[in-house]
Amino acid sequence: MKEDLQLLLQRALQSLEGSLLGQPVDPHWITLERTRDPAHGDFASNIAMRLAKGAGKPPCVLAEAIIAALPTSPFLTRAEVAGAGFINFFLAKDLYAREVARVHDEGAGYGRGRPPPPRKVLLEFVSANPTGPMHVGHGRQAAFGDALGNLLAAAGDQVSREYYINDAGRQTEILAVSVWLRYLEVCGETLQFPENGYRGDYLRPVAQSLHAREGTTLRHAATIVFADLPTDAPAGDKDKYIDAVIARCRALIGETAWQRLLQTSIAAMLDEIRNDLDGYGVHFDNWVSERAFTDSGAIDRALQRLRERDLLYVKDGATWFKATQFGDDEDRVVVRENGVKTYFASDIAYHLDKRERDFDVLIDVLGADHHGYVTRVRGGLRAFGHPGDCLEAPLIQLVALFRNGVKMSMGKREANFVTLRQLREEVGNDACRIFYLMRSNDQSLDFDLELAKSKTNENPVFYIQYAHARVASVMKELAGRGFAYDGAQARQIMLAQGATLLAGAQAEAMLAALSRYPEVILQAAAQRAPHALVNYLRELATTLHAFYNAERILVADDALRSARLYALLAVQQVLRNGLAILGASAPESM
RNA sequence: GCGCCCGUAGCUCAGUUGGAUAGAGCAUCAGGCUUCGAACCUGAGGGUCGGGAGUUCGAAUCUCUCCGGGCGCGCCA
Repeated sequence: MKEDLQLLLQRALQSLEGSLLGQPVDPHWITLERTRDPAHGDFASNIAMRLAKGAGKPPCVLAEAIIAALPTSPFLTRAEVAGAGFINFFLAKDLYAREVARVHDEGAGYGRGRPPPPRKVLLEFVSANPTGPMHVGHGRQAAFGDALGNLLAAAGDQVSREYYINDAGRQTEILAVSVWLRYLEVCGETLQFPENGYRGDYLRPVAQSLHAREGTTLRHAATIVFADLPTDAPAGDKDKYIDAVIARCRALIGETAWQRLLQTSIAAMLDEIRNDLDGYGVHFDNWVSERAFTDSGAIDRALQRLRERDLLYVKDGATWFKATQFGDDEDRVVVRENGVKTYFASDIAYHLDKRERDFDVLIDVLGADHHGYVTRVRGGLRAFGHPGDCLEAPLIQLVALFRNGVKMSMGKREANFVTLRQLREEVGNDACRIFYLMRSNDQSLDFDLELAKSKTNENPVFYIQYAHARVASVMKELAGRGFAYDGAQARQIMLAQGATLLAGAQAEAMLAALSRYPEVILQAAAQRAPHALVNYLRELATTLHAFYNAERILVADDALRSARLYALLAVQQVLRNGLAILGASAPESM
């Protein structure tokens, strides 16, 4: 709808280029917005004001000239100058009726953009370390990433979702040793659990099955395990301590058993994460193992290429990347003094690999605490000649859970933290998803458990879903009252008489909101802002509820009834499409 | 100290290529169900857009500065 008008405006401006404006106008400059006030028409443009300075003419004069130059169109009833130089456009009501028919015609595909050629987007999100179950913070990242992926796809991009499994490195070793210690407990040993170990109860079942599989072959007396170790926190250094425990474990059980322990521990955690995501309705196209990636030699090759470009140097026994050449605060270590490559080294190679898989846009959905990392990774990409802005990193601010107004403490190493699974079981997937998405991602989120379960207007989940269910309910009522509904017939009625049958403030507001959907999709996608879609769906639901309260739907007049049902079903379709993008269900009844 | 995010109605928040009288929900107050779902609707009150300066026809939006809150600043990931 907007595109049609945009074209008219563009043609008018082209015809004035030679005379009044004196220069061509970049079509990108032509702004066209929905009006807030119906008195200002359907759309408004401030183009005359924007061109005034360059053309050396008053905005009003330009605006008049632009209006005069507009091609005649059956859909544009009039255009007028208003305010300081706005051009207000009044569209024929038929246009809205046509849009309703379009919603029906395109169904689930309504609102999908088709910009050629589609960009290839690699969307990486969650990528939670396989060291424990997903927590409520991951839940927000998962909801955001998944909805963003849907949004981008709806806007016409080609999206691939990827999960990077951090199955290499020290954290996984801490995981393995934590499992082993729990296993020793299962065997009957009593021990003091390290401060820096993963202490959650979720490792106990893993230890149980380890015991079931391996028997007591990995068992060693606690007195031997903990003999002659440095002091643990709080008196000592918890990092040094856990490293010593890891070394002791490897020495006692042997390298083969250690690798097996490592693998099974990671696999168990990964299973849990996959199950969580599956139950949450979040699916990935690709799971990339850091370990496999490392073993492929990709990191060494990337480092070698950096070395050839003279972007690495050795200092204090470590190898550094000249990140400062790419805007970072300081140079960064890629190979530690002990010869072990850093996580950053693998991330340089991984992001390079993403680009070499031909993705135009890389999106990393990150927790806000990783913001300092972005410049570094971008620097890595630039070192290989890729533009820095090909990497975007929407940051997801923290989530705080509240129960009865009291903030709940969290922390992954602590024994008790709220998992995503617990949250989903308590409030349900839909509420969970939409609650996570209703705030901007760079706003920290207070997740009120009671509110998410409540059935009030403050809970947008119910409000939007109720609108959808309400339409379904009317359709069910239809037959009971002896009425029939014929979609093809309703379509004809809408196209022929929709403008008059759906007159009235509430109906017009509803249809105006309905027709905005494709614009909302494009803008929300461009801004990477799923919350804008939540807000829109809430508005659309409001117009539906208002219409419903103002007008009786199941009236005796066949044409009127058909037109109203046809419009309601179109709104229902858009609600369904929008909810699908958010990853929430659209129930027929509640 | 440096970097990023945030500061808008009593509360939680929208408002992003600078636009017309700054919006929504909750809360408060006043109304609406013998007929399609009242988990709804209609109306009212409520604002130094953190403070100040600047850019310009025009600033919640852009720039600078100050204040307040959050998060980062590792040869961890």
